Amino acid sequence: MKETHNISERDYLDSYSINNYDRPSIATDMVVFTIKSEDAKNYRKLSQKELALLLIKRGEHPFKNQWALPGGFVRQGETLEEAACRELREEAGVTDITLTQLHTFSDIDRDPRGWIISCSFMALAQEERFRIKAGTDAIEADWFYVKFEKIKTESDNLVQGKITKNIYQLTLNGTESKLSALIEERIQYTSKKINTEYIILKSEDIAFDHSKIIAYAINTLRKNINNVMFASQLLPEYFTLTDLQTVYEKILGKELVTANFRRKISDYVIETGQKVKGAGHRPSKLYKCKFEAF
Amino acid sequence: MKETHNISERDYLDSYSINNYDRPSIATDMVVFTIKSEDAKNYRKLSQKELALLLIKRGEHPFKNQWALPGGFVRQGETLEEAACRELREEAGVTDITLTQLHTFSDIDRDPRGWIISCSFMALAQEERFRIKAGTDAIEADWFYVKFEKIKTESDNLVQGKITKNIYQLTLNGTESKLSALIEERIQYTSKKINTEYIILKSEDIAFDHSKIIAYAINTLRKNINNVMFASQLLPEYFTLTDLQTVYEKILGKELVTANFRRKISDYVIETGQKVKGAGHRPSKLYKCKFEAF
DNA sequence: CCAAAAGTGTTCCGACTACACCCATGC
DNA sequence: GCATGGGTGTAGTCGGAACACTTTTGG
Repeated sequence: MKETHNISERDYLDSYSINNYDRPSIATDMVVFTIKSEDAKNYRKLSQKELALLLIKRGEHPFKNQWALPGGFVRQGETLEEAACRELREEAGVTDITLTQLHTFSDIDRDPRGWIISCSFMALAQEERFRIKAGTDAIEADWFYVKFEKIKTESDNLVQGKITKNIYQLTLNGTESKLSALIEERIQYTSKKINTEYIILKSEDIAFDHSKIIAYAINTLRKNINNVMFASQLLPEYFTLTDLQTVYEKILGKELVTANFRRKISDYVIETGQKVKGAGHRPSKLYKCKFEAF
Repeated sequence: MKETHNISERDYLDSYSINNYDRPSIATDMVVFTIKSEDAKNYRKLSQKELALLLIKRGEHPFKNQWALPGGFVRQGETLEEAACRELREEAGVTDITLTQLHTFSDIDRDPRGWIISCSFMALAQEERFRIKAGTDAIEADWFYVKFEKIKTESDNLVQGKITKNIYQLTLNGTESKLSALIEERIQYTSKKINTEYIILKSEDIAFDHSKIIAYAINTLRKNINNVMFASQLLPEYFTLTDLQTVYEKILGKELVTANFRRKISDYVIETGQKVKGAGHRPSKLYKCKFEAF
């Protein structure tokens, strides 16, 4: 019985042709975040740190000369995650990096070339490990400082529910260019259904629907940051607590109280015995993640 | 300048043929949850409620006669969300339901028919609104009671990190069949990378990689349940606080203290003035969601 | 000495916990 | 009256928030 079942299933599969159906192309797009440091002006001061993300200038149509997320088409024989890793390795020379699947975008008109669905990933990078192959032939890449602020909130109370509209201003500051976009987050509550959607109101020099993907990624990053392990992916193995706090502050976009922050994370980090030397102030201890705490 | 740029982009797109690249088929799979009620045996008792999910018995190869998540292929001209809605309407006659994108599964060998990527969704249904078209020709559908328990946890502390393995036992109890699976959740922490993956250790009579998708969905459901709006999607518009508490308990798989539960959610619900009548005990007030609180 | 940052202690408040207790109904 | 569930009050505990304070370094 089992045997005949298997045989007929094999027959079925032999005669099955996948080409009978319409199929889209599948791409991956990666939102790679890092915390970029700029040298301090004063021997006493710490280096300035900011949240940044990686964009690549398109050398080809469509959206030629505009900036886009790194990414590319998935090939037969690889998973989405493998494709994402490969693209990061090819376009930026990084391996061994935290990749998180975000969302799969499938709007009909998101790509002028046709039916292309994109699975987006978020990656957290330590800047030093990341070698951007800037200047190499077609590929021009740059880190863009991220500003993402809610500039307007509007709520309509309906009879059977509520609609909230949040407008976000996204500003990306690169070495030579400044990009910006306006994104609306529309949250709809009724007693039968909850629905959230993102709409691009304006997008300047950002290719495809990538401003939407970036907005989605930043909101996800903010939700996930309360995990120390997650935040520490943006730092070297050994880090100071001030650096860790800066990561939190830059991602959340607000200042935290040092004493409280330290108590909050104290269970998740462990002293290494080493200290930072040469700063014009009290040397800070270097910590690392306490893996056992997870 | 702008004009020539546009013209050449149009030329490019005219000559672009999407058929030059390998493409997978894209499917959607929906994990539809509900809270199923069974009539009480005693006039005093409340109805028994349990978390259940919807499965469909496959009438065709592959996995003929096994149970699978409802779903199907995405058609040209529709988004993933539209395809998911259409399938739910066609296979179960439901509209106006909360759909949440979960994860896109792309393992190479997940479908014996070939390269098929699946985008999974979670849907929350009120059982009464859901009409399963049981018995109609090829389609046989059933609600399966869900049990999902962590049966083993194992942590290895490595030099540079940690690996945690959680083994979950999934049991699905339908009207006539009982399905089960063993799923491993492997979480890997190192100072450079965090990685979580799900592995199917055993899957009995559950088609494709659907036991993995179900495990993923239940874990997501548990994480999201602390939002009252979210939980109330499983209940009618007007509900009692005990019903709401039951939803929480069935999803989290543990009992809650009534007094504390009520205080915790009190800001998010509002009295309607109505009461449940005819029960063999003190009648309970009916509440609804307080949309303004979100 | 002093600017800058590292790091600690103290108090307050709100949220969650556990547990004890009273209330309203149908039979 | 009694079984069953509906609903409330109280005291203890934990963690976060705000703020004031001490320590350590290089120049």
